[in-house]
Amino acid sequence: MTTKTARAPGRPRRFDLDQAVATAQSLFHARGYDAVSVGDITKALGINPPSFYAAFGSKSALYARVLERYHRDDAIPLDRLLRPDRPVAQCLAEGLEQAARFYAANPQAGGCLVVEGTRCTDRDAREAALGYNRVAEDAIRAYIAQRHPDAADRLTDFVATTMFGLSAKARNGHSLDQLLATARIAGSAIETMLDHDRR
Amino acid sequence: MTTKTARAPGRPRRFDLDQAVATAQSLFHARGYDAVSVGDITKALGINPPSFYAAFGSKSALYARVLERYHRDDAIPLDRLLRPDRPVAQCLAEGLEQAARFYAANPQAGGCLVVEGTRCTDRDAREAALGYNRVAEDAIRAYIAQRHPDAADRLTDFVATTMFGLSAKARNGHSLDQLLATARIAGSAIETMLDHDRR
DNA sequence: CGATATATGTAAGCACCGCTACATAAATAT
DNA sequence: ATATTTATGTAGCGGTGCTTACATATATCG
Repeated sequence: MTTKTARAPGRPRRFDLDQAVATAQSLFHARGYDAVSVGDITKALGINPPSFYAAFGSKSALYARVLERYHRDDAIPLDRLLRPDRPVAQCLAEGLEQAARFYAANPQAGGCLVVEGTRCTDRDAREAALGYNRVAEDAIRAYIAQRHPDAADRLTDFVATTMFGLSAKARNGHSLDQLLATARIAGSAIETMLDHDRR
Repeated sequence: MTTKTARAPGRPRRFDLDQAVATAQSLFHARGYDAVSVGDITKALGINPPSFYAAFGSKSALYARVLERYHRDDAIPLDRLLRPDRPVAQCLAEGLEQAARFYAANPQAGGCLVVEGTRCTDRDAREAALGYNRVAEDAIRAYIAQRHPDAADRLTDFVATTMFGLSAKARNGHSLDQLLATARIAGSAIETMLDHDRR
């Protein structure tokens, strides 16, 4: 009757996969991809290298799973922030403030996992992070373009650049108050810019 | 008559010190501190490791000399940009535009050497870069405080955060036009902010 | 039971990292 | 010439990086 076997054959894994990804996520978020070695991860999980490679394949493959999990569970919910029923400038400004809160939320984490990932040394990991970053920026651009098509490109660049700056400064020790103040100044620039053709 | 000997005793060095620092600077600027190995540098200079260590002591010590050279010859001349005879907002905005031009000037270099250096893995190198960054931010803060003391802190944070974002985006492929447009939006925010108490 | 499948632990491979010991070459000083 | 000083070239050290070969343990399937 049970088409899906209760348990697959073979020796059972001694650690939880999802929890391992979560642990790796916190490590990568705190120190960055380059600074976390496979040895750091296996030590944190209490496993040996073969178990790691049997489960994930490679360091960058695990990182891809971490990015996926981060995007799914922990990233800023752009789709909820960028609301069609509110002024574009207001939503973008609020998005920047949310980013500030977010980057400062976990003191031992450094900025945005995706943003920071785009600057690592490993090519595969970097391009994986760049992919998620591109998706986010495309969403912002499409949102702006619906009502301010002429401003979409340069406003998206401004927002993205500000987020990169916020993430970097969060990592370099800026406090929540400092990040929030910066986000608000940037937000005021957006409002000013879109004030000319308010809609 | 010649108190200074024409040449010091000992076997002459087969490479030029300053030129070696310049070569290392371009490597570090293009790839970042972590991604450039001592082997990369010795290969680029056509020398062997012992010559490198006899001349510079260590990788991070060479990096300190590179930062010094960058600060002296190639960095943005803050002291000339932040003029007492012009509006503060205008000078800061122009400074951001100069940063944009600067970061996109060398296509194969990535952003600001100092800014990017503050994010590297090596502790000595990172703190050396942080030192130069702090000097620059202190100069900006002091300049603003002369005429807008209440805005100095948060405006400095905003400018610095924007510069970090510009540097990161330059490294991730933004064009000069994109960086300039972003810098101008940020500049407009500064003007708006200081417009309330123009002096 | 035996066959099969999966995960594990031990141990190591291989490349590269920053760095250095050591003998030698090439200049000046006396 | 000899002593002294400095730089060089060869070769390698100890460490760490990511990754894997191999035998073994532990589960389900027939």
